[in-house]
Amino acid sequence: MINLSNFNELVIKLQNTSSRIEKESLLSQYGTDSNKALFYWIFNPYIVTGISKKKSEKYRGKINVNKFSLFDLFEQDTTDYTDLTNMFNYFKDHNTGRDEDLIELEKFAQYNAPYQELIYSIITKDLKLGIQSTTLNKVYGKDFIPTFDVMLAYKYFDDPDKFVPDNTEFILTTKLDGVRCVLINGNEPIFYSRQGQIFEGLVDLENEAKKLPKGFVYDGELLLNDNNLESKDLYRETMKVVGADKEKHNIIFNCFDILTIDSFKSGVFNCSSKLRKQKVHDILSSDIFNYFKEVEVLYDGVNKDYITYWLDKVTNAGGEGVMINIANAPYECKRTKGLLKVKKFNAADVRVVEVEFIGPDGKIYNCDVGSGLTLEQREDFWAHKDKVLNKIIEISYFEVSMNSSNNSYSLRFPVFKHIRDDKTEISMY
DNA sequence: TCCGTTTTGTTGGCAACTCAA
DNA sequence: TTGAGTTGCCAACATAACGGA
Repeated sequence: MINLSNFNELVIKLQNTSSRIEKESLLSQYGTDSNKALFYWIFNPYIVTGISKKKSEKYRGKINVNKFSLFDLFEQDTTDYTDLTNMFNYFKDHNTGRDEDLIELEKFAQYNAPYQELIYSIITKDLKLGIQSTTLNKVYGKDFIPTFDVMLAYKYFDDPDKFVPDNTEFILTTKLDGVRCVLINGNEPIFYSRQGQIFEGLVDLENEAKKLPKGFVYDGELLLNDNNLESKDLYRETMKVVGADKEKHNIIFNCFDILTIDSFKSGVFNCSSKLRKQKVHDILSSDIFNYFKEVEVLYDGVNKDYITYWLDKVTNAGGEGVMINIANAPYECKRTKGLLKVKKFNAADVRVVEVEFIGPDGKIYNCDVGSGLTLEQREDFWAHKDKVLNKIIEISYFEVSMNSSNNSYSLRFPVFKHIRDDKTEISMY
């Protein structure tokens, strides 16, 4: 039986300290089966409820659950709403956010007074404790909350000399703007997203994976096989096909890394990226593959001039940028200095109305900008809106995007840089 | 004190889903 | 039947702060 009172006590203590060490100590101290069951439910990314902030407010406190229990008699509803195990079981099978599910949630909340607030944050999974699965797994064991970790890159331009010191051998490849995909080729090939969601229906790739050596994890990028589309359209079309719940055809798996299944599960593969790239080449240079392609090496050496050279060349050809693999670095299932991304960002001077900018068709569009602000700026701008309203600000953005449902333009990854007191007109670079 | 790690915040686009017109 | 609204997941851009080195 779940003990909400004890869990609530722990929640309050966790929220009242910012010390990581103290949080870990509290987790050990309160590590009952009941508390662990609640943590498992809240932090397991594979458990979804279909209920988030907006929907959770729809019936909250607006119905009398006692009235419902009368109706429920006709259906012989003997659910014990004070037992949260029943709530977990209910939402396992009813996770699409229908009105009747919201009413069911309200029953669990009301029957568990005074912990309505807690019940709602458990279901919407937005309990802010200053801990996440990393901390929980540190305390309760590394497999407590299932996670799926792939190698991620740092940004080269954040500190070029630190990331790539002189005389360091590195390998350059193009950075593809598609959908990250990890193939675990055990007895059956299974394709995973970056978050560990399974991609179903990649039929061509599933068939061809049978020709690949088993026992390996193949890391790559899915991209639609279409030479006519420019980069950002190719990205959008790929997202459409990969995201749809049906058979997917004409998708290429662009492979850039390989490691053993065991090492992927343990989190590190102690084999240099140079050898791994060689292994990918050995397997995929054969012409028996139509849907698996090797991401080709552009440069391998120590001359850093080639980084900007290839960045310009790839970008001018419509590509997203380049990736740097430090040649002797292992594969690590986390963000690592052994892998760096190099890409260009654009700049625009925009007016704060909201934020308006000039689209490719010469018309003016709006987009929101919420990243790049410090806490101080957030408070300052909120308190003194005249400091930003109708002013021109410089933002950086990756590319102009287009929403196919209403043919309007927006900006991908808009980030606030600073206010431009010297300008009164908007412009794009 | 520096910096690596962890946590929490923000953006746009699309598909799937629910509900009301 | 259609369109509006919500959620989850894809792509990522960030800041704040703890605590070990």
